[in-house]
Formats: sequence, structure tokens, C-alpha cells
Amino acid sequence: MKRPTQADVAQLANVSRATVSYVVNNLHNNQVSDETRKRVLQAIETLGYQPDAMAQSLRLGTTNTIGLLIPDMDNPHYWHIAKGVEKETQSEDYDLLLISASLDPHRELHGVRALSRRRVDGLILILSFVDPQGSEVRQLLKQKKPLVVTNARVPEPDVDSVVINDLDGTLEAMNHLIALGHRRIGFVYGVAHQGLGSQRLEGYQQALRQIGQEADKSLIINCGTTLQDGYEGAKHLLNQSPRPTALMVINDLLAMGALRAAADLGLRVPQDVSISSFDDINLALFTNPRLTTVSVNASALGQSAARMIFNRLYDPHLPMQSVHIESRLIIRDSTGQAPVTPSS
Amino acid sequence: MKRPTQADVAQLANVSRATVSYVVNNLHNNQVSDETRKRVLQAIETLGYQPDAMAQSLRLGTTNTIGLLIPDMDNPHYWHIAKGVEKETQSEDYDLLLISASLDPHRELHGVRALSRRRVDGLILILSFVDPQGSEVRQLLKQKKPLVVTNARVPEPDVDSVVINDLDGTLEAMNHLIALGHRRIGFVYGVAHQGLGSQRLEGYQQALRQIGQEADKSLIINCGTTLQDGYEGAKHLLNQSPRPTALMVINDLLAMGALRAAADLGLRVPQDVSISSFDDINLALFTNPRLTTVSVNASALGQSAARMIFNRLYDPHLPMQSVHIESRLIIRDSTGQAPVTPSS
DNA sequence: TTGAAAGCGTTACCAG
DNA sequence: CTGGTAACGCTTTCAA
Repeated sequence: MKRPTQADVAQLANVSRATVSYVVNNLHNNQVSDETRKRVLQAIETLGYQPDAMAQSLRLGTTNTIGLLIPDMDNPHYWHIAKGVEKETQSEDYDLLLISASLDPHRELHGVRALSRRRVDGLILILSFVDPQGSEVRQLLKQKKPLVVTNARVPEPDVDSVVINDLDGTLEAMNHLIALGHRRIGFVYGVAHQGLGSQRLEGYQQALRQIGQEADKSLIINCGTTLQDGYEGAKHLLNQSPRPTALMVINDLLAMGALRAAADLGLRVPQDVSISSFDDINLALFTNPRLTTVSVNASALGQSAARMIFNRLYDPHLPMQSVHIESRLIIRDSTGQAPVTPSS
Repeated sequence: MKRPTQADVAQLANVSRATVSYVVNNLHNNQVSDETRKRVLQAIETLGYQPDAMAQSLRLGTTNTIGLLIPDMDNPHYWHIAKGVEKETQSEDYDLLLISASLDPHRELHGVRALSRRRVDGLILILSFVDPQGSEVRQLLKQKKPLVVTNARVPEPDVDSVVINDLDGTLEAMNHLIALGHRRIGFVYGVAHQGLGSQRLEGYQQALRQIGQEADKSLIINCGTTLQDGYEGAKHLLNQSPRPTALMVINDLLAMGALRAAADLGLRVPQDVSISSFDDINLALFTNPRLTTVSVNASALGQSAARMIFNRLYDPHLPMQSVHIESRLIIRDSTGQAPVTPSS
């Protein structure tokens, strides 16, 4: 059974296709008599007619869709961002086309391309690999489509962006640990590729330098991005001797793995080892112990990004913007005084 | 700067629009000479031409998009399902249009409608409120679009569906608890609306009946679906006296809240109270203690659903199917012997 | 108050 | 091998 078109409705109601369009869209400049309107509505009802969004898009040049490219679907952090985006799109009655790069450079590029082919009305790119200065992204800009990028290495001058100020939060967290007496601090650096989250690493090293430490390579473990990776990375670090008394973990997800690793090694958190991380996903408040973490408010990030899209949609001449999302340390129960007798 | 169309390319390359189409789509029944092909490719390159997906969709009647309606974006369970769907769509080179019902009946209905207007090539509906027998869904069926529903109250006869066999898993979990000596078992029933997850509740009650217990209303707490709800629900139950010695929690997310609640009440899990739940989200393996849970493999669920969509897409005459996802108990560390001296 | 028709950017059929 | 052209289903201007 073919789906009914405007023409079918028109025929059944004995009017022209145009008239159907008028009643469907409640055109007020073009009044339709109550009588015909009723007939048309009736026909629509019996046929179960729904306007075809594709045809509308083609005609109007608009899709009512926002495209969102995220690096990975396995990390709650990105879910939170997506959630924020969705919240905003929902309230504007836009739909969400979600593409995950699956932490793969090829797929990421593919995603950018797919999104641009699809004529989404705006897109939000959370980039890990693709260069925002590269030709792919430039293409998009030329089309004058609202575009927001993030995770960009630098705030780009000629594209809207939302940048996370990781550095301050990281320094705050490190100073917190240092103030608690920690001197041997490990870093679980689980990222999809080198350079990502570099600000967090940078903050870690910078804080150490301030207390006269040179970054000790062996205290930085470079691992993957899954829970299991976090678990193993932390375990590796905690098995060193002398054992680090504190761990900075690149994100909460991995930190949950780290928590588990500590437990499995019979180490109490925070008595034996302190753990601090990033993101403040909502789970961080419910772990055992609750996580001390640098709060990034991913959902707000997503929402801001979406907000920027709509703002530009409604007023294309807006100057380029760069929204900064501040991070701040949330001290909970996973960090405490450094143990007085550092385990040899 | 307007985006270039086929016509622009044709003009620049001095060929007809048709020819451009031929080289773009690599038509082999209609050979293009190497010379012209090169010219066209060149033009495409300099113009940065990309076929317009909307126009293609209109023409081909196909969108290369699978629509997915999930109940909520705050629950990792649905992310896992989405992840499974995405995995499959990705390998088929389809995109994913994601709509969240936000646990709201209106939005859910709205979502179903949006998806159907959008001419997605197939859709997966995880329904909480909308009746799969209702007119909305029937409409969709008439259009002969591949459609998979789940969370349906009953396996529907004339629509593809994937149903989770919750009952067996629940009974398994309950029997596990009973075998450990638990007799006073609470149930944290955090659902968006009554009737949802009823199989889990049913299994709980059935198992109790088998040991001659009538369901004690006060042991069933009806709460919301957030972590916080799980936390509070569990706390409420654990504050009763006599205190339940075990808790069944409707899903892992809420169980993480419950774990936290137990910790905050100074109760050790599993020594003082056992906690068991459902879903087996990947975090369940990393909580402290690790969760005993009825594994549902949400990702597989999503993948199966997507698989069914594609199967039907490729062969529309396939008989209606209903894939059953089995559940089974995974025993970890959050359940143990009932305390010998039940706290009065 | 209603209708005819142009056009959005494609693809695919049929001629040349 | 290449080009003309008719759809696809809709909105919107212009006329009646």
C-alpha cells in the first residue's frame, strides 16, 4: 500500500493540490473557506495523509534536523553532551541525526561528509581527528550552515565553537592533591589518540613543575578509552613501586575502572590511594567512594552548542562566537590525605 | 555561497546533467568515456560538489536512514541498545535518526509521527506508552516499512519484534537470593509508568509465592527512573524495620543508586544486604562491589533489531519474526548469604 | 476563495 | 557514449 500524497487528498476532496497545502499549513494569507477546509481535513483523515518530509525539505531547503557527530557511543560523557543537544533540539522541535565516529579517523571523516550531504540545518561536530581547518570543514563553512565545533585544539577564529577550559580545572585538582600531601601522582591518559585531552595532561605536568617535579614518564600510562582500559591502566600504575599515592584519571568512566582496580588490589580509596578525574558524569556522585572530579557539565556543553546553532539559524549575521565552558573541581570522597608511610 | 548542484558541474564540464549523474554513480550500463569522466571528476573537484541527499531521497524514495525511538537518554541501558543499533547501521552504511521520548507519552507519540513523516527506511520503536496496536503504529505497517518494536506488552503477531524474556532471568535471580537464605526481599520498581517492566515485577512476586509468601506491598517501592530515584527508593526500603536483607532493583542504573544508599546507611554489601538487578550494563562489572545482575545484553538487542530491519529491507516478503533475547543471571559480588541475625 | 504551474536536485528511461 | 526529459511530492507566486 503506497502512502497517500497530497494529490490523493486533493482528488478525494475535489480540490487542487495547492488547497491541500493551504489547509495543512494553515496559511492565513490565503484563506480557505470553512466548507472546503472541512472536506480536505476529512480526506486527510480517511487517507491518513502525512506530508512527506523529504519533499518538503527539497522544496524548502530545510530539513528540521540537527546533525551531531560524537567520537564514541561507549562513553557516558558524550551521551551527556548528546542529551544536552537533544534537550535543546527537542524544544525547538528539531530532530537529531546522530553519528558516532567510533573513535576511528576514517569514520569520523565519513561522518562529517555524510552530515554535509544530508543538508542538516545545522551541525555540531565533536572532533577528535579531523582538522577543523581542513578542507572538509571549510566546505561546510562555505555553505553558510550553522556549525559548531568543539574539542578543537584551539578556539578557531572563523567558526563557532565551544571550548572547554580544562586547564584551570586540572590545576585546581592537582593543587588539591598536592595540598593533601601527594607527591607521587600518576596519570591515566586514556585517549583515542595522542593530543586529545592534551590540556588535561598539560595541566598535570604544569602543576608538577610548580612543585619542582619533572614529569616522570613512568607515571603516565597511555591506554585506551574503555572501562577495561581504565582498570588495567590504573592497575599497572598502582603496581609500581614505589606506588603512586594518587591518580589523576582522564575521565570519570576510566576512573570507575580505576576505582575497581584499587579495590581489587586491596587498596582503600582514599586512605591508600586518592583518585581524581574529569567530567563529573552523573554516576560520579554514586560511585563508591564518590568521585572527586573536575566538573565539565557535558550536558550544558551540548545545550550551549545547540543554542548557538539555533541563534545563528535565526540570525545568520551573528558574529562568530566561542563559548567557554568553565571547569571546576568537585571534591568528594575519593581523595584524601596522602598516606604518611608511603608504601615502599 | 550556494552549494553547487549537478547542473553547475554539468555546465563547467560541458556535459549534460545526466552524464554527471552517471559518473557520480558509476553507472556501468551506461558507459562514460574516460575523457569526459575525467572532465566531470575535475569539475566536481573544483566545485566541491556533493550530491544532495534530499533530492536523492525524493527521487529514490529511500533515505539511507534508520529511525530509532528510545524512551530516555538518561539511562545507559538505552544507550547500549542504541549502540547495538548503531553498530549494525554503520556496517550497512546507514545513518541513525535518534529520537528520545524523554519518558513522556506525548513526546513518544510525537516521535513516532516524526519518524513516519520522515520516510526513514526502517524504524525501531522502543515503546513505553504508545500502543503497538494503535492507529499510529498500524499506519506505519501499512506503509510496508520495516518496523521493529520492542517493550511491547505481548509479542505482536503482525509486526516484527524483539522481546526480552525477563521472566526466566528474574526467577533465576530470585531463586538465587532465596537459596542464600533471603526471605525479606525488597523490590525497587523504578519505571516511567505502571506496567512497564511488569514481567520483572511478576517474576519477583511469582518467586515469592513459590515459597509461600504473599507479595508484601510495603516491600515494593515505586519510584522514578533516575539514579537519584534509585538511591532514595533503596534508602526508603532499607530504613524499614525489619530491614529487608536483599533488594531486587529494576535496573543497574538504579542499583548503582541503591549501592550508594546502602553505603550511606553504613550497610555492607553483601554482608548486610544483598543487591541484585537487571540489564548488566558494562558498568555493572566495575561497581564496588560488582553487581549481581540479570544480563540482558542490550547491545545485542539493538543489533538484532537492526538486523531484522535490514533483512526485511532486502527481502520484504520475509515472514514476521519475533526474536527472543534470553536473560540470565550473572552472579557477582553484590549478593551473599542472608545475615544470620536479621536486624530487627 | 481556489487553481495552474514552476521549480527544488536528483535519477533513469529512451533517443540519438 | 551522451543528452533530453519526465517524474519524485511539495510550496508558493500569479491569475482567475
